[in-house]
Amino acid sequence: MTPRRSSVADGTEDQVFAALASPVRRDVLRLLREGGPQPVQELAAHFDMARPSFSEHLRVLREAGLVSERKDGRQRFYRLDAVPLAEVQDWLHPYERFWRERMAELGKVLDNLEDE
Amino acid sequence: MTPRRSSVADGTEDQVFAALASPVRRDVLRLLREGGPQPVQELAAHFDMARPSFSEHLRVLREAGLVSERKDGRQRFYRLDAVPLAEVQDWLHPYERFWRERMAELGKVLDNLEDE
DNA sequence: TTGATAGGTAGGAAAAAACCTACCTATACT
DNA sequence: AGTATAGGTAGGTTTTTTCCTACCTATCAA
Repeated sequence: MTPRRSSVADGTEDQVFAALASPVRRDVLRLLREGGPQPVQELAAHFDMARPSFSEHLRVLREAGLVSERKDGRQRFYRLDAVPLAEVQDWLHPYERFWRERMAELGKVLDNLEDE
Repeated sequence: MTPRRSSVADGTEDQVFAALASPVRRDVLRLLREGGPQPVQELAAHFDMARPSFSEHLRVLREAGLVSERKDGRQRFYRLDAVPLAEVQDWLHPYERFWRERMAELGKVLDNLEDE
């Protein structure tokens, strides 16, 4: 069975793309991907920024459906929710033949240069 | 031969993601993909916006390396430059296994529900 | 119960993005 | 030459985003 896209709490396409526009937020996603679920303090330690500002970034990611939180004692563990990124890949797909064509051309030009 | 990424006039990763954050700009890319190279007026006709505002969107796309222009008489034809989108796909790639795992789980749950 | 820690919300300043009108330049048409 | 068209830049306003300090709530530990 193929699971359906845009299930329960996913953000809109707009929210997902907007969330990815910030390098801080892309970094948070990477940290979660590389380090697994982590409490806020551990994530925040990587950024030179006041805590409430960081909370705001987490909110944007949450509302885009890209992360979710689980309370554990007084900590909140955030984890990656990658499903909305599949939507980005879907968006990307119809462009793929264009960049492939282009890169093939470039490759040919460069190969010819190397022959000389 | 495999062509190298990040060739000559591509924008930075930041510029590409920021360019994609606007629905207007994503729409422009779609129009260029579907309709091929087009003069500004033909593109602009799809948006309810003053011309200079639209020019600004084109500038952002240009500086991200996502479109390029060619002068022809007094018109400027814009065309899609999809290569920076390959960079987005590269960025996306390490997340793929996460969304696949997750969608597989979801699929299983849904299949079980249907059995009842 | 008192104090410390985790992490959020409230409210506001500063910076950036998105939009506008007015204007400029280049090409084309008569 | 004179006028129209395509599309850009200049400069300014409005809106959104990003960041801050101050404060609140919940949990843990003494």
